[in-house]
Order: sequence, then structure tokens, then C-alpha cells
Amino acid sequence: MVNNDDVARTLQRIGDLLEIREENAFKVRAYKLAATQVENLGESLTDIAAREEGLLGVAGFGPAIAEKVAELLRTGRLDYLEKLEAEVPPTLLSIRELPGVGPRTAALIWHEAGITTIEELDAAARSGGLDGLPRLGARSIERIVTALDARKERGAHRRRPRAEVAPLATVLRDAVRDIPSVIAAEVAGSFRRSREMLGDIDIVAATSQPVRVLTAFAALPQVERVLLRGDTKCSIEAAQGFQVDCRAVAGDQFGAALQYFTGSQAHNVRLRGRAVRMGLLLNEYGVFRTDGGERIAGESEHGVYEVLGLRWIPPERREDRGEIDAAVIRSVGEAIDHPVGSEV
DNA sequence: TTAGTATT
DNA sequence: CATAATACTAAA
Repeated sequence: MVNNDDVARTLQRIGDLLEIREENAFKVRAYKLAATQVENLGESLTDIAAREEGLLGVAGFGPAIAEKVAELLRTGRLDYLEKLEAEVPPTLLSIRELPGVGPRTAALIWHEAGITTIEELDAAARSGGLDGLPRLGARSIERIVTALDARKERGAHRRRPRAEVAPLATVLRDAVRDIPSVIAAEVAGSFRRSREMLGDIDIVAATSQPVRVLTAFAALPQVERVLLRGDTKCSIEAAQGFQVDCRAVAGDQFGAALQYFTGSQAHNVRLRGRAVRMGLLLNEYGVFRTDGGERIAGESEHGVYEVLGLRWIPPERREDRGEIDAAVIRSVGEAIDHPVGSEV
């Protein structure tokens, strides 16, 4: 019996394999978007397939994907995926999962060094087998070796249950609040959205001295390894290789940064799309008018949603399941300026 | 400066 | 035609 999660994983897998094959980016995006839509679906695909409208009624599904999902539900197999896996070795997906290795690097390692498995990569990286590849210098190879070591320590799995990492999240948030010049700090990301499985922890800090705060963050006792540190953000690994990101912003940008860092990605993309249609630009620093660049929100998260004509949306609901449409404020003035439906 | 990867 | 925007690092 094929369930929604199986379908979502399969669609994601197709997207990843197509990406390594350097397939048309819009096709790749279509498969990944369809995977996300299935993840967020409240109803069984098997039930949907049995109805009149069928799978074409699912958001993100066109004829090609609908037909493939139908085959998967019916037979438990997918001919297209099997052919694709015969062409692009699926073991490359594990290589692609290493931090710092994306689809282009995975394809390069495959084509130029003939490597398809983690084991082959490990041997080659340590014995000079990757030397001389274009766009892959000594530092990149060293980073791959480090990533392989980390993978051996903690295994392939990345996500952890909320209860397991919640203490770390609050301890680090409080530690950031104690750094001099920090005005406010909150845990954002999937933690703030109350998700059960967490891939990392995201902390937003308001300060007038971002570099100082990020330097202090990188020096906290819970930090085992600094992955990167710039002027606005710092990524570290805590115990068991669990990643924690800290973003430092000015006090009047805190609301926009909290909104951005809370996500979800799909929610942010939809929100920014709405902003564009309203002649606005939304980023992690605020909301700006497209003409003139005047900033009209950013200090508070409520303000960000407000200038976009929306009620504030609780973090748990920011998953692109229709919450933005449901939050639209249709005042008289707005109804004249933007008649219902005109912004969609 | 650009390509690749990463983040929500 | 195709849903946004920005940061960091290494390589060229």
C-alpha cells in the first residue's frame, strides 16, 4: 500500500535525480513542488484518485505527474523512476546530501572521477583521487572529508525529535540573550512552527553590533564546530552534529527577520509573491515599496503582515496550506483599491 | 567576479 | 511561460 509519504518521497527523489542529470530547472522544480504539496495534503491520494476529478485536482499536479502518481498508487512501482535510476546512479543522492555538495558537484564527481558511492568518494578524497577536478580545490576536498567523518559519527539521518533538541534551543537562546548588546533573541524556524521533527535550530538576535554577537555566539561552550561565520549570520554544529544558525539583525529589522527565519519556505515564497503583486518587496530586512524603496515595515512581525493586508498568522499555520488567503483583510478601502481576487 | 551551495 | 530574496565560500 503506497501512502502519501511514499509518493512525496518518490517525487522528491525524481526531482533530485533529474537535478543531478542537469535537467531543465523548471521540470525539477515541478517535481519538488508536487512533493511538497503531497506532504501538506490532508487527504489520502488513494481517495483522491478514486474521485471524478482525480489526481489532476491536486495542486502542483499536471498531466505528467498525475499519471506517474496513478501508476505508483496502482502498482507500487514507477517505470519512469526505474529508468531514471538506471541512468543516474541513485547512490549519488547520498553524496549530494553531504553539506556543501550540491547537484553540480555530485554530477562533477560522477562524470569526471567515475565515483557513484559514498565509499568510493571517501577513498578517493583521502588518496588524491579528486585532485585536479575543475572547481574542486584543496579546501573543497578537505570539506568533503570533514563531512564524511561527521556522517560516520552520526549516521545518515539528520532530523531529530523536538523533545530531544528543545533543551539545546532554549539554552542557546538564553545564552544569546546574555551576549552584551543583544536587545532581543528568539528561536525561529521549524522549532517556532512547532514541528515535531527538526533539522536544525534557528535563532534571531537583534543587536547594533552583529559581528560582536556572532563572534560571541561562535565561542559558546555548546559549539563543537563553526561551519561558517559572516557579518550577518553564523552556522555552528553542537553535540551530535546538530546544526544551529544564528542571524544578527538591527533592532528595527527584528520583525522581518523573525518572519523570514520562521518560514516555512513555501509560506515565505507565497508571501513574497503577494508582496510583489502589491508593488512591494519583502526580505529579511523589511517591507519596501518597489518604487522609491521606502521602507514601510520590519520592526515587528505583526507590522509585516499588516502592510501586506493580512492578519498576523500563528507560526504553526505557516505551511502554505491556504493560511495566507484566509488571513486577507478585506476592508472597504482595500476592496476599492484591490477588488477581491485582483491580487490572486 | 562568478559559480555553487545554503537558508527561510 | 514557469512562485522570492539574500548570504557565504571557494574557485577562477
